[in-house]
Amino acid sequence: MTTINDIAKMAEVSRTTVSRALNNSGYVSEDVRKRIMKIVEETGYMPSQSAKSLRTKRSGVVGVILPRLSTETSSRVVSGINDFLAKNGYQILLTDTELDSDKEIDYIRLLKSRHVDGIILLATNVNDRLLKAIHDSGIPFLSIGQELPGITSLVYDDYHAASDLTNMLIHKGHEKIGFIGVTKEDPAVGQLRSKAYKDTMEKRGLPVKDHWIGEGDFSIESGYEQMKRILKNSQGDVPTAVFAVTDRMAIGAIEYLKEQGYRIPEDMAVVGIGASAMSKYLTPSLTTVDYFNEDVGQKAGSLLLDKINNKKVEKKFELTYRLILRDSV
Amino acid sequence: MTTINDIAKMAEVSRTTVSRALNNSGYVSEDVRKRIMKIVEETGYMPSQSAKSLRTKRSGVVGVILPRLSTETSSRVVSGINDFLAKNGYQILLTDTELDSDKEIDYIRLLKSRHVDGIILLATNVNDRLLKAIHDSGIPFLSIGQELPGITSLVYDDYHAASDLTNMLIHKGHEKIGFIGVTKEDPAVGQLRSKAYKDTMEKRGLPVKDHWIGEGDFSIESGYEQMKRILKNSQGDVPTAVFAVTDRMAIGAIEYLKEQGYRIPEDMAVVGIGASAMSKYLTPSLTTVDYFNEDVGQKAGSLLLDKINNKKVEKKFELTYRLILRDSV
DNA sequence: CTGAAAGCGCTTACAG
DNA sequence: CTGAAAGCGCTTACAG
Repeated sequence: MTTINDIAKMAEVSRTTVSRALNNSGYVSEDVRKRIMKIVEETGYMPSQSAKSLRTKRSGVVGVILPRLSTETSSRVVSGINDFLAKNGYQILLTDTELDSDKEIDYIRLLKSRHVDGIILLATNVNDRLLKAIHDSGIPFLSIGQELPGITSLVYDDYHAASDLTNMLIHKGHEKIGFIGVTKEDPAVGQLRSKAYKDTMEKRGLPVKDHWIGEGDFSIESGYEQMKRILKNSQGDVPTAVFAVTDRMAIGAIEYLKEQGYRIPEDMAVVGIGASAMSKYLTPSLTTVDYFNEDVGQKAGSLLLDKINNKKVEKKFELTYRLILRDSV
Repeated sequence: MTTINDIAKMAEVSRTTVSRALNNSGYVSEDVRKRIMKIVEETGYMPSQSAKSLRTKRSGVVGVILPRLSTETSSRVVSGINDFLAKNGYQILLTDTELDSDKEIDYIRLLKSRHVDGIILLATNVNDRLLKAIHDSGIPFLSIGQELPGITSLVYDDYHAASDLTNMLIHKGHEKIGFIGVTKEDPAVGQLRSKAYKDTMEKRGLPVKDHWIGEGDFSIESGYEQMKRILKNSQGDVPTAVFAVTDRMAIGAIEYLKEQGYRIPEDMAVVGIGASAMSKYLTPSLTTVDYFNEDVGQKAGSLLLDKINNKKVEKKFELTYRLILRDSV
């Protein structure tokens, strides 16, 4: 492999000068600069990033920790992050916890040993060990999806999105509204969306029955199962609408309803959250909330760079969303 | 940051010994090893990968070059790759060409400067500059999706998958079969699948009319547009089935057909390829081909490690597929 | 079984 | 405007 020494020899200068020419740091005469650049060009020389990073403590790499890569939300967000970062000369080192939240901490340490300049975490939970690991790492850090105390967080407006959705159903005349949520361990999806649903029902003077409520695990199958459970448990008091906190679970619910001969939305209205690519092409098309995940990724990339470059960055960013009204209600 | 020198001092040994203990290389007395490990444990010391990589020319990082991250195929394959690699102590450095094939070459060089131990390319095209760049890099390399001459390639059996699909439609009694393909610049998707369709039709003595054929660009919208074009151009000679070479284009085609009041499959059968997660939940559910992309990713990871470790690896791997018969035919 | 020393490929004060 | 030298944090012959 050709190194800076080879270039220096060929250009008949010191490697100090080559380094300066390459990085536009300090003076280099136009003459010499050209000579160097020509040789760099010809040889296809690329400086060793390991050496550079060992010396400068910067790697040009940003770590991303995901709960699951092959999920639409993740891949959109990562795509947005990468989009912004690649334009600024950064690459992404990818890391997937496969929903094992202990791994988040392992990965923070691992990413640190790889000298990443910053870390973006698609957060699913919050606990003290995680917070401590983040602080101990001393690495510029960004959380997406959960508000982590003391850490710059991009948070979806889960509360208002969910209450808007509930209100919309009520406006449409629904009084018995079922709900398929997820574990409370997920503060954003499990708690906020559920709280918004309950608060809104209460505010409108509508009852919330236990047998209208199910808890899934984000999967399509769990949406199916929970819908089945709700129907079975609420004989004679069946809801006329159901709010699933993710599109995937909504799709599972619809699947079961169709099997049982329910017409949607006539017999049962269904809504989700996430605006998955397919939501538009389902029959009926799914009413949902778009969180603009690509944009969120871009913004995360941009904010992380600001942090890396020591710019002041606020602690909390509330993201926007958009209700997409379609045929499932 | 704590370094190997700190550990050495604390354990009252040389850093040589610490290194040996950490890497299980050479002799270290049980006594000393324990002392070292305890301190490593306490301090949370992680060796600097930059230093290590500078010294050993290995980074424990594998580069992945994608045409587009936020696509189901990509994210599944990457998920499979990462799954295998993470288990073996490797991380993925992600790179997205955004369908600009020139960037493939740039990224190969960039990944090289980052000392990746190997590269996996989700290939979309093949040209001499690319092949040269791969060879010049001297890095263990793997192609997925296209057969690159001289380079280890995992290839889908596009020809047989497409001819199976065509045959299946013919079996069902269809004689006029439309086709929505993509550019010939993509040898696998653009050429093989199209050739299989035409060969099969011919073999069965069925005509292939130009106005039954459209060329999309992988997007749902292009499926919609091409279906519209085919219908318009084949007045009085409308096909009874249409074969879209990807699920997304099939979905677009279905969308247009539904708008026009076509019943599927009664008035028009539709098939795709890809087994996207949603294909099962469309109405009607989509007949398609599953390429087992997660498994492909795992296999790619495994083969790349073999190459990195200088094991003999064959040049070409033909992947399996599975026809999924559903309600759209 | 252990350590001193060299060296991987860079950058950056420092000196001129 | 340019260069010699030190040093980033590791590993690995080599010697004992």
